[in-house]
Amino acid sequence: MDGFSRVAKHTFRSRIADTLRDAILSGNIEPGSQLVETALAEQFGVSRGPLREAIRQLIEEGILETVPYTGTYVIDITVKDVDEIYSIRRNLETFAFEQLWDRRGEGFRNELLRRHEALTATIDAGDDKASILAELSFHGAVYEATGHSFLLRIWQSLRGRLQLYWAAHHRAHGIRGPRRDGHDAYLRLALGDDLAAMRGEIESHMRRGAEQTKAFLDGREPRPGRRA
Amino acid sequence: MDGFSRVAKHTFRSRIADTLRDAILSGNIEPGSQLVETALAEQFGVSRGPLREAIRQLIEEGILETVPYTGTYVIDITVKDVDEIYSIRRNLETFAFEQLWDRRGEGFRNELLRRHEALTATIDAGDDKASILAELSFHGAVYEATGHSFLLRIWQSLRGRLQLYWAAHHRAHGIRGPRRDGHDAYLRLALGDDLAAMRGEIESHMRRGAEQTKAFLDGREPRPGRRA
DNA sequence: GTGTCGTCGATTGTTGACAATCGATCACCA
DNA sequence: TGGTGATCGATTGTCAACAATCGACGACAC
Repeated sequence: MDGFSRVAKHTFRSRIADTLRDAILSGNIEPGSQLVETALAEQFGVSRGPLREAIRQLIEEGILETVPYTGTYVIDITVKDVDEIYSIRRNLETFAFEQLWDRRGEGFRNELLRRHEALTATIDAGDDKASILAELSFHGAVYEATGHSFLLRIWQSLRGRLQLYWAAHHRAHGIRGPRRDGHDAYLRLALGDDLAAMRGEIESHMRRGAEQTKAFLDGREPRPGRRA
Repeated sequence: MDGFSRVAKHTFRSRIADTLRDAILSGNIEPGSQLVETALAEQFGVSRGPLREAIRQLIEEGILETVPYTGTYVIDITVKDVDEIYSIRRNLETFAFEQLWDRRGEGFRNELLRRHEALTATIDAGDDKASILAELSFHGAVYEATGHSFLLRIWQSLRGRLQLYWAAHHRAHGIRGPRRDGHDAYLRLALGDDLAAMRGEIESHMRRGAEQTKAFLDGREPRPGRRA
């Protein structure tokens, strides 16, 4: 009697949180913009109660912030954040491979290959939004394979930020950065036998990513913003 | 016109979240036990609205979990969690020192010394509860000094877990593990010039910590619990 | 002009009542 | 005896109204 995933409990809160998160991370709601509860509640067709709980959840996830009695805002993107995200990501992804290295099996190999194919497919199809998700899914396979639930938890929060940055980048420039062969070396080394080389690849991979993202941020004119 | 911290906005939610978190992490509320909203709301003298939002926040912090329409429970402690926490903590604390190493200044040195003295003072005084917080504060100084806000954020979530474990350990055995000189080598190396030695110290420090905590967990009889 | 104070609309914070769901219990029946 | 379904208390989920607070605007005094 296995193979059945539990039926999804549907509470308004959880669905609202998912929908809102998706709208923010995909860039449909602009970073820095304000959310007003009454308007959102009406849009979703629910009262403010569950909506507020969903908002509270997203605040804790780090993609919203609120000032009491004043307003709730989508977080904005800063260069410092990008630096931090990539630096810690390099560290964590290296850690993930160290944990994983001697336990990589057929399952891991197949899953990584599968997701890499999915990634190149979205790039070939020119579907930029899908390619963002596919790239995150590709890297996510590594974290999932470790079986390390805390590591996975941390990755998921970083993942949100990355999605936000890349979506903003894409919205601004219309094109995505990664080339079709951007993960070939990564994939080959991840399935190979040279951990030190894999470490090096992660390092350069992250440096490239950080540079690209920061170049985009430096280039854009500072938005009016509500901050001093 | 500096030196004034912003006046604390007092919303019920934030105060409830703080109080509840403290009660859970310090062990006043037993791991695994159920929280019922109506009872808590009455205790705090507020309605269920703000209380639910506080709970939502603590769920997102990972110290509560909820099953829709059924109940809200304090997370329980497992051996796997301990292993994961210490393994990732070793990694992060090493990362913190790498980030920090060449930028350590007088401020860092003084702060670390200060907190180390505070730690030994609580141990000398036999104040076990305070020594738990002091030890967390001592290690926290390293993360704070990096100026890396994401790293700090992650540390704070790990910190909560550690506090929970140590408090449970203390409640069960009445005594705390760490000896008075448990951090002498750590402190000396953290202020020294040998990063490789510091790495080694972190490694053995974490191994000791994990062993102690796991020994406690293995030793306790499995509690009835609501899980299969 | 310049600074101060009060007013007002907008927004979030809080409340108490009501609805939906879950899990245990128990009667019932094959 | 085993299992099936109904009932019920407990708990969380949701709602709509009300309260508190903030920030902007403008009148007013100097």
